[in-house]
Amino acid sequence: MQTIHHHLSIDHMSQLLKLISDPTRLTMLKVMQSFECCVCEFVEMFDISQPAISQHLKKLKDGGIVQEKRNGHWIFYSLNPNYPHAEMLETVLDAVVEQSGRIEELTKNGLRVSCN
Amino acid sequence: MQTIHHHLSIDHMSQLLKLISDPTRLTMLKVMQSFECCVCEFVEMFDISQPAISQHLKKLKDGGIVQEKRNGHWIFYSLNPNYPHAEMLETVLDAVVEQSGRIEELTKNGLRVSCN
DNA sequence: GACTTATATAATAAAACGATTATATAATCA
DNA sequence: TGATTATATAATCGTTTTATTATATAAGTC
Repeated sequence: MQTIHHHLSIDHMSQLLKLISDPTRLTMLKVMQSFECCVCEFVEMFDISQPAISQHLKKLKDGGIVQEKRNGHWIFYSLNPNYPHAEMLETVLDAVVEQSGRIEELTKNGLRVSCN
Repeated sequence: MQTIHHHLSIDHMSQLLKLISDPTRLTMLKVMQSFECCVCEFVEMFDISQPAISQHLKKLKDGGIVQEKRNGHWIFYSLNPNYPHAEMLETVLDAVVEQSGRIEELTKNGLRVSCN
């Protein structure tokens, strides 16, 4: 299967880079490279309020980078496999240090949400 | 020759992405992918003041992405070939639409500075 | 050595961004 | 159906970013 690369305008690329450059969002994305997460897990993971988490996730969703899926009370977020620039995103995320320790921490403290 | 990849912290990557995400700086970098440019050329190229241009170039230089070289009156900027994350930068720049039209425009208007 | 040209720096103002608090919505449970 | 839990939205505030204007520096020219 051949990957089709299409060029981005300066403004489009600029927007995309801004979107992933925030340290909280970048961490979220790196975590989601390995794990699907629900909002409350992100809330535990960072030292910011729940609305702040929601707003970051909204930006990522509006940018098409992540997708959401509801399961009962919980809404799970994961990388959108159909994101048009997934390859570039991957290059960036691959260059970032692993963040799976954050998930291990949650598991250790019994805060991981795994509904079936 | 083998490329050595080292992982960046979230904060380091975040800083780097912020640095290249500004549309003016991103355009400068794309142009410098093909051309060495002096400050006054950038001044002609954008609709912002000369000090604004200088400040953008300073940020790029402080971030280690570009290098400067004086030639008489002029100071020429180019991509720093020793930039540690040149490969990632290249991936990003390669995904951006060509900006060489901006240089052609300068040439057409006799504004290109080429001191031997 | 004074003048001009190219560039940098400093101070400041406007805009963009990310946080907070308060509140709304949506799903489940008793 | 009323209470609880998870998440989203709205309003607002402080910080950061990027622009502007004014001024300084540094190199070449007459």
